[in-house]
Amino acid sequence: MSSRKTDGRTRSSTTGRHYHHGNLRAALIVAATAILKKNGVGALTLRAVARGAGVSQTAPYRHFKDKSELLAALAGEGFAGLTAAMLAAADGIKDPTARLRALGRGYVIFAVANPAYLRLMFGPEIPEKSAHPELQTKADAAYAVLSSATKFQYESGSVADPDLAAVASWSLVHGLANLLIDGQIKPEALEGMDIDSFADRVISFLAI
Amino acid sequence: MSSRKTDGRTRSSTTGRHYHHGNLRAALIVAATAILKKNGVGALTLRAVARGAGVSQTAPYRHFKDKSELLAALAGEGFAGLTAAMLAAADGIKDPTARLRALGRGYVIFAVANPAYLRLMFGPEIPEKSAHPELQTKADAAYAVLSSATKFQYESGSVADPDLAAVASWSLVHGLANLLIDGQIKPEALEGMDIDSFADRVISFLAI
DNA sequence: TGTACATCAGTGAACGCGCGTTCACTGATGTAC
DNA sequence: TGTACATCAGTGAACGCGCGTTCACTGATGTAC
Repeated sequence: MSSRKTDGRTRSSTTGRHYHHGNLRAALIVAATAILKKNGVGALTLRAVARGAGVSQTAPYRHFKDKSELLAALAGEGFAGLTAAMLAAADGIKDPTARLRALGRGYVIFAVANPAYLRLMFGPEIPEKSAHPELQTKADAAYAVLSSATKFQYESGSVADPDLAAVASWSLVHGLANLLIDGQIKPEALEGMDIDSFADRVISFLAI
Repeated sequence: MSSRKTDGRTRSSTTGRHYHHGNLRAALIVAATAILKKNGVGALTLRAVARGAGVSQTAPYRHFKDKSELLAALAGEGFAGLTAAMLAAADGIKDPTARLRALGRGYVIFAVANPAYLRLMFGPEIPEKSAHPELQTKADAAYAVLSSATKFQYESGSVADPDLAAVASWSLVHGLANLLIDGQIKPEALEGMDIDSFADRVISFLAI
C-alpha cells in the first residue's frame, strides 16, 4: 500500500493509480464485467458499476470521461478475450485449414461463454468504434487472427482469395455464435453434442 | 369512415376496431416501425410510439398489455418481412442450390435495409419468443423457408444432411448480415459492389 | 526532518429527464327494448 | 324511430423510479523548500 513512485512515471495514462482506492479504474472494469455477465448490457449503467465497485456514483468520472468511454474500454476487453480464445483453441495447430477451423471454434466458444460481451462488442451501444482508438485496435487485432489464417491458406494454395475467405469465415462463425447466444438454434439441433463439437460440425460442413 | 359492422364480427382479436381512432393498433405498429427505422431499438419507447401515432401515452394500453407485447408484435412484422424478402429474391428459381443462395441474398438484403428490425428480432429486448406464440410462429416460418430449401437439395442429392445444411446456411447469412449492419465489414471490402453482389460472392464462396 | 502548499481521487447532494404503468375519468359508439 | 343504457377506446394527471451528469466540497497523498 506504500507509494509506488518509482514506476509511476513510466505507466500510461490508462493504468491505475494508488491514491485512495488503489486502482479504481481496474476495479470499475471488473465490476462492469460482472454486471455484464450477470444481467446483460441493458443493466450496464454507470451507477450500477460504481455501486459494484463500492464507490460513489460520481467516482467513475475520475477515470472515464463519460459512460461511452467505459463501454469502449469494456468492449476492448471483450475483443482481447475473443482474440485469446481463438488463439487458445488453435494452439499448436499448423495445418492452415485445420487452424482456421480451430479459430472458428474458439470464436464460438468465447461467444457462448460471454454472450453479453459479444452483444456489447458488436451492438449499437458503441455506435462508432473509430471514436475509441484503443477499441478499434483491439477489434482489428481479433479480425487479423482470422485473416492471417486465410492468408496462410492462400500461401499453401488451398484458397484463391484470402480476403474473401476471411470475410466468409468470419460471417459463418459470427452468425453461428449469434444464433446460439440468442437462443435461435433449438437445443435438439445439437443432438447432445457440446458447443465445441457442434461448432466444429457446422464449420466443417461449409469450410473448404 | 362509417361503421363497418358487417365484417366486425369475423375479425380476430388482433385486428383493429373502428370506434374512435379507426385502427389505432395498426397505427401504433406503423409509428413504432418508423421510430425503429429512424432512431433504432434504443429509442423505441411506448411513449414515443404513442406520440408518433398522435395519441395520449396511455392509449396503447388499450391494444397491448404492456411494452413487451408491442415489441413482440413488431418483431413478428420483422420476421414476416424477412420471409417475404427471401421469397422475393428466390422467386422463380427452381434449382435447389441456386435457390438457397438466392434466399440467402434476400436475407442479407432485408437486414441491410432494416438493421434495427434485425436487432429487435434477434436481440435481448425480447428474451423469450415462446412467450409470444404469434411471434414464434412467424420466426419459425422464416426459418422454414431456409430449411425447406436445404430439404430440396437433399432430395436432389446435392447435400447429405439437410438439417445441418440449414443451420450452416443460416449461420453464414445471419453472420454476414449482422457484420454488415454493425459496420464491421469495411466499405473497401465491398470493392464497389452493391450489397446484393457482395452477398452473392460471400455465399457462393462457401455454399456447396 | 518539518512544514506549508498543491494536487487530485473520491464524496454527497442535487439537477432535469424520460421512462413504464396506474388511476379515475370522459365521451363516442353500439345495442336492447 | 326514440330513448335509456352498456360498452369501451381514448384522456390527462400522477406515481415512483433510475438514469447520466454537474457541482462544490473534503481529505488523503505527494512535493518544494
